[in-house]
Amino acid sequence: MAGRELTSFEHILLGRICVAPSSGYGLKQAFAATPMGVYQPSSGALYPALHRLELRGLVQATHQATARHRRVYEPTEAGRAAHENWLRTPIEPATVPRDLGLHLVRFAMMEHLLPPAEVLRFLRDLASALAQFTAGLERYTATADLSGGRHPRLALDHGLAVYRASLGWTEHAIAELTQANEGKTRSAPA
Amino acid sequence: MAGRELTSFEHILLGRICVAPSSGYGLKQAFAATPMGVYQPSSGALYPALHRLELRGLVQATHQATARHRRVYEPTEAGRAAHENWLRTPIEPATVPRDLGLHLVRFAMMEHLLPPAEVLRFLRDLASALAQFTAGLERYTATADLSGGRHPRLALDHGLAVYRASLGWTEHAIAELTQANEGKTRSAPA
DNA sequence: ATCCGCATGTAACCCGTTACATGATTCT
DNA sequence: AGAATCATGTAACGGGTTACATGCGGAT
Repeated sequence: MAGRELTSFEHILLGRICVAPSSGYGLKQAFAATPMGVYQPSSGALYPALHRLELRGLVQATHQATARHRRVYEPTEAGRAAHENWLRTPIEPATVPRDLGLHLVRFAMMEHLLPPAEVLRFLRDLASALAQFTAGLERYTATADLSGGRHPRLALDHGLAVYRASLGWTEHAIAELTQANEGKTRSAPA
Repeated sequence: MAGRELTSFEHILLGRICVAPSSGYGLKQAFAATPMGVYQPSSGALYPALHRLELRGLVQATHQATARHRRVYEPTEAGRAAHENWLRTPIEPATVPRDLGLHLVRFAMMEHLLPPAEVLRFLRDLASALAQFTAGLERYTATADLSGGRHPRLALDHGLAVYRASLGWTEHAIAELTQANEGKTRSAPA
């Protein structure tokens, strides 16, 4: 059953379906409604991806009697397991800049599926990876650059500014979730 | 001669070749040396892309007698024109988040090829687009969200933090380049 | 009756990744 | 001589984009 790895896109679709059973069209709407349609999947990407998920037995369609032309997908047990597994995938420091958006999506989907401790570990790993990366950029500016005009150095500054902001957010998120978690355990202890 | 639009990757390769004639291998090295190899193109992407550029008459190979197995590409007139044209491509506010990295690459390549006034206009357009986008995010947080747990709102906060940092950088870059430009015109007037 | 939005699907095309193949040059 | 690096290339595969096709359902 398990062929190659799932695409990021497939993982995201599976995640959405785990949050709430959806039709292909519903998923498309969800993407469009998301903070400004940064990515609007085409039908040619969406429907084949759903079929692939179905073929692997990760989701199943429940054609309901009403609404004839409508395939609503819900996750199977294997699907939920695969999704949680994906949420737990460790962060690769080397590819953090490339995968940052993906990690944020994962973070958004972790709520209610992963225990607070794991979410915090994820955020700490993310912070560590971002810190490593910014340190690398700083080292690079210190050593190689200098000559070669203003623009390259400015572009580098942009990277630094952005990843520092990301790192700052991570620390803020850790603080907020830690506090929320403490409040919860104190007010509703076992 | 002009088929479909060039790929971003092709545009970047063409740009590098316009900066300095390079072989495929040299371009690969350049990507690897760039602030941590965020993107390392594979041979299967690189060489075909160079051939496509050659087919369009945007670059030409100069096999030099020394170094037998080495194709060094240099831009043609049409190639330089296409590259400058790409640098001048207006920024689409709607796709700024997706294309931000690309815009930064363009900015880095503009030096010495576009007059300071145009570079400043580009940065102002970028600032405007980023401001629009952040405003959209703020509007979104104000209206729709609220319920639905902490994580989605935190993820939104991340976007805001990052794009605000980007916007801040843009303003800083405008200031620095404006000042540099004034200094230059004052010390070396026509 | 017709148009528009819902809803799913398919086919051509293109490009990038992975993996492999090949030969020349330099180092030990 | 053998190994590592330089340097270019190709084939299979997979997936996304564009564009098109189709049919149902409600609105005017």
